[in-house]
Amino acid sequence: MANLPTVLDVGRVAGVSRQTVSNVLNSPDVVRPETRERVEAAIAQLGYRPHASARRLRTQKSSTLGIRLDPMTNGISGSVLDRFLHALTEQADRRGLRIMLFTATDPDDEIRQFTAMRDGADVDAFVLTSTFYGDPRTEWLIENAMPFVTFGRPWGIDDMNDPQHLWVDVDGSSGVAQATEHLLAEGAKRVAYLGWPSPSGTGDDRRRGWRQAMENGTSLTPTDLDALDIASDDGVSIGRDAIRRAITSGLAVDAVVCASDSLALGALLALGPDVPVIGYDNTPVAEAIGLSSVEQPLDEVASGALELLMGGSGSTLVDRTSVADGPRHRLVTPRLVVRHRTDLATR
Amino acid sequence: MANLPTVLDVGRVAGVSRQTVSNVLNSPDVVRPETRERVEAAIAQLGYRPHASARRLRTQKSSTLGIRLDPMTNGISGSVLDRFLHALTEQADRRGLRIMLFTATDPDDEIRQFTAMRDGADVDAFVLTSTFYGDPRTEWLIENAMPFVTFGRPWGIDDMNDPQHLWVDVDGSSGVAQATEHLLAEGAKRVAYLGWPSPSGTGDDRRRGWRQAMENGTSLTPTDLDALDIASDDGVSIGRDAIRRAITSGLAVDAVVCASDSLALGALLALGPDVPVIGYDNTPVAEAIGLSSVEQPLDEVASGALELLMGGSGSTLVDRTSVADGPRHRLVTPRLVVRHRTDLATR
DNA sequence: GGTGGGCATTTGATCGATCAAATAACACTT
DNA sequence: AAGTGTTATTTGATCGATCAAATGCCCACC
Repeated sequence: MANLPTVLDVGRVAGVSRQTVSNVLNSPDVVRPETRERVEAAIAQLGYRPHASARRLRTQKSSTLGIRLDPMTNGISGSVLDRFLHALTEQADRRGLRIMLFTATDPDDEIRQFTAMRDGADVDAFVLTSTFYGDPRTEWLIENAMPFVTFGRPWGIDDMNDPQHLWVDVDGSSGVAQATEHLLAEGAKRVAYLGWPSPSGTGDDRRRGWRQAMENGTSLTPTDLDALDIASDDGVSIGRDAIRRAITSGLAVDAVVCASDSLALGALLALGPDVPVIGYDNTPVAEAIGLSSVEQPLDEVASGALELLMGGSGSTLVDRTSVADGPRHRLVTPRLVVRHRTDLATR
Repeated sequence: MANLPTVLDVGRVAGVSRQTVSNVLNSPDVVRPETRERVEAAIAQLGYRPHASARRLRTQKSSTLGIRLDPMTNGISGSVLDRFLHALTEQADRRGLRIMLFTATDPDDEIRQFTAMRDGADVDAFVLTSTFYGDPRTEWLIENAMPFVTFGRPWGIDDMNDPQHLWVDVDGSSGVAQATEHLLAEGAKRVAYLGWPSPSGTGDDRRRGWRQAMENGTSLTPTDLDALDIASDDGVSIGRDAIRRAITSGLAVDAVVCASDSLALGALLALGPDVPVIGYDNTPVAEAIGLSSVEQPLDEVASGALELLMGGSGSTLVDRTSVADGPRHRLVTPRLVVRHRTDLATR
């Protein structure tokens, strides 16, 4: 294997020193234009690529983000995180960043991984998904002053206004409201909501969207709305059964908005082809069976996360310790994908 | 931020030199046991973690594998690669390896990424997915003597016996044969195959499994089998239409085995609840709607890939330039997941 | 004409680890 | 008692880059 060229080799060819080559790459503005061109020509000629590890050793930065990949995504909705990962990788690539994966068996193990990766200068920052209220990981990262951003709000009280950390999230409330309004516009009166039992940060947020849309768009009483608010854990058959129980006990339903595509599929099974149902996440399942669903703009989430960490462009971390250092969070708006369910449910 | 301990600090505490500490970590057998224990205690006491970048700079190895993540997986079956990625990350973690992601717009771009990552000592080897016949990537990697393993056979002639490179694959022929035999055992006589048009390495392999099982288990003539062999590109509606055309033109079908869950869903739509259908990949969709499907053992694929690269255990590459250096490929057997489709198709 | 300031570039030191060669410690011959 | 091996440990050099400080150069200014 032929020896790879180093800054020294490039410098020799261009007739300058190591450091000037380094400057051309890292602070081009301090190098005289004609020198810079000469160096750039030498770089191209030799096919020089900086040695990432050497650079990391010296700078203690890695241009790499760490993200945990769960051992196994649970069924139908797990694909959201995978799609986020794709989007994140793509957006990161655009900035010259890399994504490094790791797994962990439990939060403590994950924290061990954090230290190992940071100490080894493997990663500059972490991206966390599936955060929850009182998440020990975020607490630990804050205490140890490690940069990170989460996909998902911290659901603590008033963290919206003065968040402890950077986060990006999707406005689930808006998405479900859009879905509800769409159904109302199509003539439905009694739109039910099938979602996860409270308390659940994400779930309660989505429920709120439905409730507000119903309050604004119908004249149903709070009691009516309570009855139309159906709770079920996630899953196709468990969702189907929840709807069946509600119907059996006399509830009249024109349409259903759901907190996930799994639940939506369950609702479809329970209600048949004539009752419109809208899901959430726009998973491949929804696409395959022609189910309307709320699509999360994961590209925006990914680019938002990177902007919070790295600023408008570039691949080095931005200091956001002070409140004045810029925005500390971002809420993106999902959009409703309307489909015509001519297939499965009509036979 | 407190300065992280280095080998020198550990050595000071343990009363030994840098190099001895290094030896304890890398070649424990050359250190006297009592010294080793002393050093290990010091490591634990200081919470020392080796600096990955420094090690890489010196050794020119990274303990990291690179894998390309496609910008967007196409629909229903894309999840197979995602699940493989999860399995790979998990297995790699077990060996102290990391996975680094990257994207590429086209094969040339991907090759540029290969060089960049190798030159920067970012990765030791690559894992390739979705390889195809005459893939320029594999050719380039072979020419440039870069270590890699593919998930997927090279489908060239006779590469089975003397493969140019390391590969792991799933025996699709066996999986489809299992599915076919299952349907025959349940009483079906005329089992059709709905798969991708030839030539397609993966697709033809799966078709072969069906054909052999039918030849062994039925007395249908080659002409009958040709008629039951239905070709369609991947997709729900396109698969449904292909089946409908076949039925309309007078084909009698007892059951269908498909090359993917997408096609299987299409077959379900065309044939209704009474005709058994078996899919392939065991995607979340299959699980959600209660569709029998062939499950690929992605854990085995992942661990097989690592074994080929790294040997039985450990995290350094094994030299496999010579034929005598051990196995150069692995074929794992999938298994059929039988489900009862009581839901969607029965209403 | 000497002094000082700004700019472009170079030189010495360093990041944290491992490799290769040198040394120390100890047993075994002859 | 000197010589030869063997094993355990230490020291000097190095990987490829960047940081910090030094150098050289040109020009303006009093």
